[in-house]
Amino acid sequence: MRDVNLQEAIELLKQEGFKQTGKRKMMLELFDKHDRYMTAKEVLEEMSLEFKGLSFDTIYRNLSTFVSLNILEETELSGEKHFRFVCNSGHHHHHFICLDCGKTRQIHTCPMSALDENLSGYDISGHKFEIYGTCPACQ
Amino acid sequence: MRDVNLQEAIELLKQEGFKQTGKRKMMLELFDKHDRYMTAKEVLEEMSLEFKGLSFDTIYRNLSTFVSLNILEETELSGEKHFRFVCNSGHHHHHFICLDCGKTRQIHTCPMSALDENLSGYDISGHKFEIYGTCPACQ
DNA sequence: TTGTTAAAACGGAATCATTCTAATTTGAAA
DNA sequence: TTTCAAATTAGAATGATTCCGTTTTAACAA
Repeated sequence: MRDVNLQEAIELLKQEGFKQTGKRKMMLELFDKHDRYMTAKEVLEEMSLEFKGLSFDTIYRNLSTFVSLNILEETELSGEKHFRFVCNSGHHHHHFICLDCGKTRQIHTCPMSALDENLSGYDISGHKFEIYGTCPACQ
Repeated sequence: MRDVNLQEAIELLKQEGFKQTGKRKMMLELFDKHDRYMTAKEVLEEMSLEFKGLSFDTIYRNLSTFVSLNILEETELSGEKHFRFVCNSGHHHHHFICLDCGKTRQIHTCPMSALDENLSGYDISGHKFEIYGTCPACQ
């Protein structure tokens, strides 16, 4: 399941005319392996083991490329951007996010579908529903 | 309605042993007057008209004091903290937030109450539900 | 009213995440 | 291989936020 994502992501890069570099490959493998929200710093630290002298700029540039290609999704937790592989479950959903380890659990209830409010006149561009706490493994 | 909040806030400060300063008073009046989410920078700019040489430290310290006293509530929009008077409607609710002007509209539907998921084993510490877009006045 | 004291405010430096810049390296197509 | 745009680099710049040592001031008591 997750392998599909990794392979698809690498394919997508090629399709869209982006170069395949060892760094990009390792970044994607990292996200695939960990399957949780990670910060740029965490990514840099783990990648630095293999690539000495890796620049923050490279990390951020690639993260943002991946987000624009819909390979990664992004959320902001306590002032820091966090990234994870987009879930490939095929339908819109939300997340419980463990504030300790960054792992998530899908929430299939979307509040927008059952919204009992009259918002005519309001131009809605997005919404965010996240549940925070500690996952069973971290307790 | 809003006056109640302002008065209550000033009372609360006194009750909790905080000093009443002209700056704190003006900050609270600002939030009361604008009734929308504002950044520290916006607050500083408007306060600087009256208090020359006002320090960012003062703004942030007071904002954080107000949040801890539950006078202000805080959310993060595009990497910046935003603050507004807590709504005194007396019940838990969420917000539509206008990304242009920061004004909000209450959303009374809370996704947590109708959550159709089994999260036993998960320790839930909070949740966030916000709808973003443009309010009628800003279109 | 005045003196005392701890809280508040000040200015400026420090920090932290993130982005930019200009120069260098490299993947991939011809 | 050669070529060239894309990717990467180091380090500077930015922007928000916090920290620090010093000075000012609100509140309370004498």
